[in-house]
Amino acid sequence: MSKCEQCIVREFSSLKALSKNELVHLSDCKTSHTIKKGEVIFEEGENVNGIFCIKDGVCKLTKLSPNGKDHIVKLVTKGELLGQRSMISEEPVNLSAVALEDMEVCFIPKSEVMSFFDKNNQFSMNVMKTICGDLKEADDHMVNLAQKTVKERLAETLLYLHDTFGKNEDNSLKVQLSRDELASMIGTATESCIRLLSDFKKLGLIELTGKKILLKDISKLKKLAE
Amino acid sequence: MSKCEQCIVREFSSLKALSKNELVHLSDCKTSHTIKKGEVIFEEGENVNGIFCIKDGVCKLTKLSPNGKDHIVKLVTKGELLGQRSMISEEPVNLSAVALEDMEVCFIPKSEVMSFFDKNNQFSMNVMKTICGDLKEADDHMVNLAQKTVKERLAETLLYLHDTFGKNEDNSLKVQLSRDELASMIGTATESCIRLLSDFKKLGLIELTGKKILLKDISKLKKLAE
DNA sequence: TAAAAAATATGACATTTGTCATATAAATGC
DNA sequence: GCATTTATATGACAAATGTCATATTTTTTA
Repeated sequence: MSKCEQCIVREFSSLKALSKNELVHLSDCKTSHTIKKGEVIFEEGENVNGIFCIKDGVCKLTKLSPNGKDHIVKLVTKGELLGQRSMISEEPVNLSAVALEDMEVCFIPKSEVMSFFDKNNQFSMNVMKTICGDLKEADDHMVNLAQKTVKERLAETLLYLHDTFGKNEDNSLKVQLSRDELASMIGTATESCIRLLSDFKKLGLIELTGKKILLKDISKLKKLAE
Repeated sequence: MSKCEQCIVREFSSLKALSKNELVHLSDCKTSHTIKKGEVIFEEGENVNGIFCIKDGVCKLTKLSPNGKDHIVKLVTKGELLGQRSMISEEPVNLSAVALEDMEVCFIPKSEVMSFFDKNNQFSMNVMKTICGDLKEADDHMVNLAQKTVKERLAETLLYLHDTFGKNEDNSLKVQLSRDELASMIGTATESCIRLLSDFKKLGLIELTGKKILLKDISKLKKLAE
């Protein structure tokens, strides 16, 4: 079993507040998991009795809308924690988590997290700040969905993917979303998303090679996103 | 100066966890304010060094979108606290708060809140749960904005206003929003909002008397909202 | 590797929504 | 109480977006 003391990703999450002792203890409680691309980590409505720490890979958090379509609420990656909100609320998770690529995650049982919570003030403060950050992000996102056009949202989302997850050696976006997923992130029909991508391509803003998307004119995309 | 020990609204917020002693102390630190309809409590980007406790009245939390329009992110009412997120994040507030009716609010300085935070575990847990609840609500809202039509959102919003804030003796919605505000809540143009209200009226779902809105057929509205 | 399935792409068209113009009603200031 | 401003309402039209059909490409599976 791998040791949390030696795990680098903990430095990027609330767990960075844990002491050496706490980390040693954590190593014994946590379980490690490999998750293949497309596999479900947890599903909306499930009781997840703890949190996941993402060691490697990216996943999408989705919510089923009443009309039956999935909406991607957020992407979560290496170093982040999953399931904090529902653990604190003592409710089932309100979102599903699905791997977008092969992942390595560790599961930390609730009892363990709660004991850190009680004893380590810095840890609980970190968790709170993360959730507050998520809330602010959600507010921003909400306003964008309400006030921006689909074209603006697509441009913005492409830039977000570029800035947050970086690019491959060939300069294409590192996180590969299907057109369908991209559409469910910006809140539009798949066909509209495909059409706008074609438009962007014709305008020389991006390049499309199969599933790969390459941003060619970032400053023009920024103008488009307003 | 009014006494927090005798204030009933504290029972409805995280402050319910405070002890008698803490409440006595709070009474000395807090300041009471009367805010007239339309007045600004705080503005996006401002540094608010503490939180507001709403003793009476309702306000809107808005965010300016890049295109210059205000979007109403949330309505907040009697018993709720304002400004918790930004206090914890140690950031300026990301939303503006404007009174929708005459209000009574108390301001509690940050130092005071933080000392409760450190010493009273139940209080900090309450705050966390509130923020987690807000986050879940924001996720739901996001999916609605992304996936539902304007008509569905209007129906849903009318029902929300009805269920959350109740109605007057004449059965009209208690919270009176202008068409403009209603539109900026559901994320559409004012004209579209007005037009749909007219449609709803013609369908016998609602009644319009000046600014007043009266829900006549709640079950049909529910079907419309999906 | 061939066949089947799924994803991407595009056209044609309907529907929804936004914009601008203008009319009417209500609220506000003097 | 009247004039002025602001809010509500509606028509006409344009633009954005969704839906359905279908072709093409890519991926998966047997």
